Amino acid sequence: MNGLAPDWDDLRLFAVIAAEGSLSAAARRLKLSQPTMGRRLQALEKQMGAKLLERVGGGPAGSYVLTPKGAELLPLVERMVEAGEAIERARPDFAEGATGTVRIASGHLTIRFIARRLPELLDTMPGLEIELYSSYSVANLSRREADIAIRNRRPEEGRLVMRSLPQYSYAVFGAREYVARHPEAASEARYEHCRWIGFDDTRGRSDSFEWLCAKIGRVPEIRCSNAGTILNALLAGTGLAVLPCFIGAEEPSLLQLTAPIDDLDRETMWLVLHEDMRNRPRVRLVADRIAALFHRHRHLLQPEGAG
Amino acid sequence: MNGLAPDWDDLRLFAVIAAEGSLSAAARRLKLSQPTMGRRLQALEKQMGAKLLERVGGGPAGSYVLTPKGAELLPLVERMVEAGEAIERARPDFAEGATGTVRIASGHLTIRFIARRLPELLDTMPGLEIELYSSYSVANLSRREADIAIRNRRPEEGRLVMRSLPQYSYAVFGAREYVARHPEAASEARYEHCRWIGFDDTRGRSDSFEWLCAKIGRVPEIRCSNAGTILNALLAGTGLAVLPCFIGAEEPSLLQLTAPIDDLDRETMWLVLHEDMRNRPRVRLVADRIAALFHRHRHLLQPEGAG
DNA sequence: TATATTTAATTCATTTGTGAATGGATTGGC
DNA sequence: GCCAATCCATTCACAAATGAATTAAATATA
Repeated sequence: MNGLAPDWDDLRLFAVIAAEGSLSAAARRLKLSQPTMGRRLQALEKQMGAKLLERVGGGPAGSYVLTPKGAELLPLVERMVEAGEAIERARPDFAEGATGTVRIASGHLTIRFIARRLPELLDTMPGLEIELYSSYSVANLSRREADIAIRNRRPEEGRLVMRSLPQYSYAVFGAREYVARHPEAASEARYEHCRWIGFDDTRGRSDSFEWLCAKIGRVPEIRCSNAGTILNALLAGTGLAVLPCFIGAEEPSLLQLTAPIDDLDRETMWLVLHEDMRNRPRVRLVADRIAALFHRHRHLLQPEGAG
Repeated sequence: MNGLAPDWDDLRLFAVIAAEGSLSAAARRLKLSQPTMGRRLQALEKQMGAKLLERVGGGPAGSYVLTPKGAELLPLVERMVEAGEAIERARPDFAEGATGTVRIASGHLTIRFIARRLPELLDTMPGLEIELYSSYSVANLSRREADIAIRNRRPEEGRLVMRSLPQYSYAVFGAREYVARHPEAASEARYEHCRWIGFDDTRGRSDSFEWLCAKIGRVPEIRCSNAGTILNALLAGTGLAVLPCFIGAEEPSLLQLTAPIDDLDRETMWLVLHEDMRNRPRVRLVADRIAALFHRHRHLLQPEGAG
């Protein structure tokens, strides 16, 4: 035949480079080196007889973009990627001496809540191992970056199944030490005179952030893109912040300064699984336990006083 | 995560080994060595954490069979295989300095007929290259073993499109030299007294073979599994044979000894393409030319005298 | 304008993977 | 029961692919 078929693994690299936009980023994701990415892309382009990705712009701002031929190829490769992801999801089923590891992903705050209750969770589950995972971006369950995700938005895309957890409300919190130094934190004057810490994600603002901005009539002085950082700033006595009640209640050094905020729509948490994982015994068991955990502690999520 | 993802290329090997039933056979098909097949299967099994293929029986009769885990994995891999085959079919589209090679597959006899008319076929088609391919087994168009196939059975499985070509009839042929030596070949006595050469495929018998057996009241003395071999035996003056008229008529040293055989249902030839190839300009052009070729020569396929 | 950062290309020593050859095992044909 | 054929595992010399390190280019920031 006319030349050999392209190496399947090179097709995989191509899809990742196309998605990441650079050889280096793709290399990081696949735990390979940048020269290897370049060479294997070249090899694939030679096999296909056409340039597939082209570098536009230079330096850090440049990126690899699909050529017309590359754009033609990508959807075909993506069918392989989907099939590969299905295998990746099924893989834990194959290991005979299965470790039984279940990986749970959620935001930086919620994962703390879970981490502190691991003994409760692992109780009477011998041989089970848990991995807690939280990252800046939402874990991709299709790619099996996690088995179970806890999210505060109902996901729409993908073959995901979900289960609703109790709603949770927000309140204003401050470090005891900060409140002692700033008595106005205890009164309505706090909105005008205290320093505020807010969540400022680059990807869309949250309701709690909007509420805070409206309430204080300005943008909070301290803005963090990582919710974990808000908590750290708060604990350090930097100012006040709006937190989910069940997060603030965790920290003995924090004071809840208001009742649960009524104006702010309570948010529902979701426990999300990939369809393919639903019937995996261990995953199902852990998911059940997590759901039970949140229901058992629903008084923390939605304390008295919230309308 | 729990170990690295399996190498996509190893998944491909797994599918081929499972299909072929042996490392050696798979190695031949993929143009790799047998040790490499063994090692990469091992590597995949290690990644998946389970034995996937197991050797049952020893020596040439043994074969690799799927374990339960392997049987579970195979359908997942086959989704990748299909995606990969689609890429393979699309590949000629990508080559910029496209050679424009079109590959035609058919049986050993028909391919001769086409080969002799290549000048007719290539006429006014500059830059086009043709590959003629005939093998013992039917070319797999999904796997792009060929772009165009000519078959005498209507294919059923796969995403194939087909076009009917003229029907063709059979007659009895013998080498002039043989007929000179054996005058009975010219009369009805031939069925009893001549030596006969027949087609004996291991995979199912053909109508013409059945007809011949009935007519001569025995199985032909010479049986070939390869139709090309029949022709060679016939040309060498070994005996008589039943051939498609248009094949026998090609050979000046052969004599057609009977009218086209009426009792034998005329067979239709089919020109078969994969759906994905239908709209590829060069393939379409060549397919049109081949169809035209057969229609132009339909008097050879179905000569006067056939009812 | 200078500096720090990010990126891709290149080079080179090392590791890894490959295939030819060999030997052992088993089957089928004679 | 022997011989030929086929298959797999193993060995080993060689080839190929990899990654660390370096260089060069381009951008954003100070």
